[in-house]
Amino acid sequence: MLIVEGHKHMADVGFARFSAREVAKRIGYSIGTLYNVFGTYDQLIIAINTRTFVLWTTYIRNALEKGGEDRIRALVEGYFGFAHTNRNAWMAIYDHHLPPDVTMPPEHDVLRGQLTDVVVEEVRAALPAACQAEAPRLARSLVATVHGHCMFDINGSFALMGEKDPMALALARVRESLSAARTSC
Amino acid sequence: MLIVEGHKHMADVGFARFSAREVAKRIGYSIGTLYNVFGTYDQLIIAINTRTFVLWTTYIRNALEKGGEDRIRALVEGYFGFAHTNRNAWMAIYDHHLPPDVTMPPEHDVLRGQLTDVVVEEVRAALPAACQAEAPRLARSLVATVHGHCMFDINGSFALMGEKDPMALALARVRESLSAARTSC
DNA sequence: TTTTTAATTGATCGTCGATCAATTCCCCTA
DNA sequence: TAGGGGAATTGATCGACGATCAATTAAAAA
Repeated sequence: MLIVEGHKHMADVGFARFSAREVAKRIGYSIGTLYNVFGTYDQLIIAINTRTFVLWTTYIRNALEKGGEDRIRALVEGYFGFAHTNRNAWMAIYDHHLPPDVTMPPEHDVLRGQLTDVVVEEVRAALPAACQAEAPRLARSLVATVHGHCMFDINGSFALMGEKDPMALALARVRESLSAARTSC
Repeated sequence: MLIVEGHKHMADVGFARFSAREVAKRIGYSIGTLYNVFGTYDQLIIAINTRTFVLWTTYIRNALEKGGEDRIRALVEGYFGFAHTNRNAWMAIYDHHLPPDVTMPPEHDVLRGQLTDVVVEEVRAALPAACQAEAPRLARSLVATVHGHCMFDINGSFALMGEKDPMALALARVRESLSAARTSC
């Protein structure tokens, strides 16, 4: 499969050194065939990154299943764990930017959105019935919070600042916000 | 100045379309001279991104100065404000990754670290005397929190999820964490 | 002026994304 | 079985990129 091999190549060399030609060579096709299938370089990257999202969602669902009763911790550990285990592929999600005139195919948005859906559900479960309505917005905010910590962890910013346990920081922030949400509604 | 013109080119076209050749052409030098000065493409990007950090720090210091008494709000607004006003240059900071065998020159680290120093100082001022020691670590965490929100704002993730005021979310998270820190020490 | 050093140039290389006329493959019909 | 036609595949070709370096020009020292 083109996407599977493309994903492997991304995992091997990272976004900056990724090339469509090399993917074609690895799978034994010509560069022309690859462009007939995907149309543009951007569409190939989109397909690879959507695959990363799907694998990530599976990874996190698995972490939730086997993570014991502290599901918020499992969620954060799943976020960080996947990023660490799949540095290059994970980074490529955020390294790639669509040109302003190109839009993401809706089916990719749907697949990628499932990761957020998982988080919304867990945040909902962590909140009392009275503030369920706030769950989606709070969940988005907590994903952003964890993402910021994970990004600084992966790109070395935290190491540069002498921070040794970025995930603990992220988890602490998430717990604070959840507990603040519980008392304020 | 090579760096100033390079910075403008980055602001104009963004990281993906940036080219050293175009910078040389814009400044009226040959591509060879540019490579004699910077050695590699990576070093040129580093210089441009460090300039972005310096401009960013100045921008935030200015926001603090003219932001009234709510200095935490001024800090967050400064973070988001610069990113919005300088999308391409700001994004380039996080789009660029050094190859594993290349290290950042220390003088660049120092200049870039000043942004964090400003935040640490403000967090310290927002905490009671008893927990000043926690200020640096909490400040790093809050920068990561705001960064996550700002990144999702800039790259469209928040818009895709229907979020209309990412900065308000970030500010709410920061206030929660500061108030939690105040009561726990 | 002459000599030495420094700065600047741009042709050249290999690789990239992208294109498309030419070719190959495969299935259907007579 | 022969052959016709649509679909899939190819790779040479293009312009642009990062990078190199022998040749050239400019500046400083003698």
